[in-house]
Amino acid sequence: MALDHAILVSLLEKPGSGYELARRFERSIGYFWTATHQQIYRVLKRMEGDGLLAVRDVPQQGRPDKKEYSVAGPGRAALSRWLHEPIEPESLRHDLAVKIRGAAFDDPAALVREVERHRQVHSDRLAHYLAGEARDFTGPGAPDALDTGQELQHVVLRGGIAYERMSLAWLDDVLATLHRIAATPPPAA
Amino acid sequence: MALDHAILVSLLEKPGSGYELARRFERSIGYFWTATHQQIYRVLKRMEGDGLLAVRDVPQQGRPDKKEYSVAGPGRAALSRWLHEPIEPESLRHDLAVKIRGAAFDDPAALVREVERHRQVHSDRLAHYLAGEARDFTGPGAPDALDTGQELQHVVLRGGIAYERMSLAWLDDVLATLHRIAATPPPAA
DNA sequence: CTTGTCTATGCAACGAGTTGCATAGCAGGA
DNA sequence: TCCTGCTATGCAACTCGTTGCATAGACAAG
Repeated sequence: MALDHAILVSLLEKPGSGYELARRFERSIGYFWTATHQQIYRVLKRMEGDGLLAVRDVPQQGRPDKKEYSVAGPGRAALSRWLHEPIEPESLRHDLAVKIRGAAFDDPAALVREVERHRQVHSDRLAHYLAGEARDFTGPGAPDALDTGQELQHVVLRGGIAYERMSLAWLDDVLATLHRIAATPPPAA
Repeated sequence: MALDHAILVSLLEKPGSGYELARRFERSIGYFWTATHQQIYRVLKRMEGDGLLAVRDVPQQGRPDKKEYSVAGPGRAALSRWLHEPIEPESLRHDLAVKIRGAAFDDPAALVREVERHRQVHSDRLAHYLAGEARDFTGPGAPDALDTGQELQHVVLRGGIAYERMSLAWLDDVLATLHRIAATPPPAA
């Protein structure tokens, strides 16, 4: 149920509607947690029913009204409780690694394009992260002194940057390996 | 449904029972895909029903009989089909990152122990990977020339090693950031 | 004036993954 | 002897997450 907690954190950083949350999950939060709008609406409704969130109807001009959610006292308490209990280190689900090992039973060369495509995605993400870092933390317009929240957001962002850099280097390694395999004539067994 | 494909790859590398697969998912395969034995048994049954797998009853002495699964022709074809379709780059689910951002609304210092615990887990995993690499690929007893399957297994393992190294470096960064925050007196606002 | 896009919310059905429990033979130690 | 632990398989219930679909107002382009 970590989606609950991700929503609590996001709403503490800034209250917002389900729609707005869904967009945040495509952006900053989405870099370490994903969720679709259906999931978000369902969870918001449940958490509101449980008294963890407060709602406020916000009429808007030029667009549909929205429900702005914010964290209520019990929500903050629930988050605090979660922060103090240990969690399991993440377990990966890496489809591409399965494919690479599977390629031994098919044509490894056919994987090159796929790996290159993934490389491009990681390269784009890295550029996006670096732009965000320059804008909010290290660039000319960024604040001189960061508060605790900003420090923590920055270190999480640095994690994303490190992850993308590591991914790029590894995918290059994978490509080199695939090329080496293609260049090596199969042993005349 | 990538669990299906992970199972196909694992059974192509070596046929085995559900129990054995479950143990592999705690070991090598488990480094990039996790599954419990219930999930595995259920999927094995379904795939056998679909004709993707063949079963063979193997009586054993001193322990219960087992069902040894192996990949049938249609299973191999299904894997090949999957290998040729593009997949989405993974989306992360990183609980710890949520916690770190959430700590801004609680006590950041309380997170130090948790982060240290995670650091230990990654450190252990790294040692385990490096031991496996030395045993199978780079150590004295390892084969001089690797075949395609071994090359691909090695590059996936190198990915795991790179991931753990990156994680350790980032967790050190997180710890340094937490200490810096604790040392900085809050601004007298 | 119709079509498409953006904001904004939601239902229903399905599939994937987790948790708890059950069974059963064999081995080894208290 | 009883209890624990390992191999080996499985059911049932539940939660989490995904996919497809629906609604509805405002605005811009054709």
